[in-house]
Amino acid sequence: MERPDMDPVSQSSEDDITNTPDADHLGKMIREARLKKGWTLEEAGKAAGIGRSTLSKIENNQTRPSFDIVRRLTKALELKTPQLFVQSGPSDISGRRDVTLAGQGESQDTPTYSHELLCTELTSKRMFPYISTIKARDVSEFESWIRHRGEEFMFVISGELTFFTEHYKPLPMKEGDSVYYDSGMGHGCVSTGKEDAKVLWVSLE
Amino acid sequence: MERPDMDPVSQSSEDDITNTPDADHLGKMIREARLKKGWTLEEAGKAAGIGRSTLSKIENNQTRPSFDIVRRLTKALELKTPQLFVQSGPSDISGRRDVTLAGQGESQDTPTYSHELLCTELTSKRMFPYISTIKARDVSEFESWIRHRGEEFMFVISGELTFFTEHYKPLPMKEGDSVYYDSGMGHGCVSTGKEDAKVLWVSLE
DNA sequence: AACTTGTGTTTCTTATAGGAAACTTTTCAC
DNA sequence: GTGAAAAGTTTCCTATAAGAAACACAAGTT
Repeated sequence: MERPDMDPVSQSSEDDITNTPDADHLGKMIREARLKKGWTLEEAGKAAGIGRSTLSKIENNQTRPSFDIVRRLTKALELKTPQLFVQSGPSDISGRRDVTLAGQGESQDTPTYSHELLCTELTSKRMFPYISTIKARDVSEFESWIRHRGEEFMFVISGELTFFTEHYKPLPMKEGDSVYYDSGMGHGCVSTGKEDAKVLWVSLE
Repeated sequence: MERPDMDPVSQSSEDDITNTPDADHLGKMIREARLKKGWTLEEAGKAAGIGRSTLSKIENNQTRPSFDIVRRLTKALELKTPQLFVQSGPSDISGRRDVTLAGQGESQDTPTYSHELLCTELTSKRMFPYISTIKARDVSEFESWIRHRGEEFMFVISGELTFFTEHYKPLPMKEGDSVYYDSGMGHGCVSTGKEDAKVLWVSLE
């Protein structure tokens, strides 16, 4: 972690839990996001529904904004929420990598899918990649919707399949196609080719 | 007694963000997480460094906690931060999906790679999937390290390549292999086969 | 130069978050 | 049942967040 400027500019506050190493993280991120959008304090404030003075103070870490305010800002500025919470801790992947060779992942089977979990040694990672072989061959074998909080990306490695999600029409997919979706919607696959369909999933809660 | 002060007193704007349907989402989640841990208000408060009265009010949505307080709670209760931010709204992936057919992604080229960005219509997504064709064929063509905050997953679709990361030995990879790594470490690829190497990357900031 | 416009910062005031303690409810003992 | 201890809620007070307006400081414009 880099600490470019920890200046006495910030008021002579004392102890306080908020003075964590990355206490000025939030303001920096928000300013960065705002500038990236090319917005002024006025514009960003309006987009988020807050005053420009408030925003100025937040960006300069002169105030401890409420959660609501931060939420509005993250929405307006479309910034990634998890990183707002990052606090250097033990469960970090800093400087690490984890390799899984073809076919060497951790097996995990269900009636409808045969999963191979990838890169499972790195337990602190936030995304969960796995390769699945779709066993279901027709809709009758299709069990109930899968549904879990988060978002998911799917890429078809080989074969042909139909991808179902609530609120949408069935989606025929073939090698090289991909889809990104809210995994809170019910979803599932059925193989429609002669051979097994293989897909790569990356899941994020 | 519920929602004592959620009256139309609030500002004129139609899309007042605080008046979302899930305004009491936060309190519910926190209480749920606390009970899951089997903690009392006292215990949870102590773990997070806040008073039990404050926590009580937060759980009952009688207050709008500061971002700091929420951050401490998420840490103490180990709850997933993104879901605290979920709000039904336009820039949310709730109930959405985005398909990209093979070869139909958005092209983006660099001297060393040819990228095809996937599922770019869904701007609010948190993971960024793309397929890359590695142009570099020997180490001399290899430019400087790529390095960006976050984590990354890579899956070899076809071809052979060597994957480099700081602090590690070069990693020969072939079809079906995958690697997950801290993308803050310098990293990069060189194609080592006769044909172009194709990989799928999923990046998360 | 003075005037304007646009951007960010600093007062100043009011509403309210957050903690201590008082109060209420639940749980469990006997 | 009664009493005691524990868990949760509400009250009260102080510290402070958030917005309005004043202020500062540019970069044009005439």
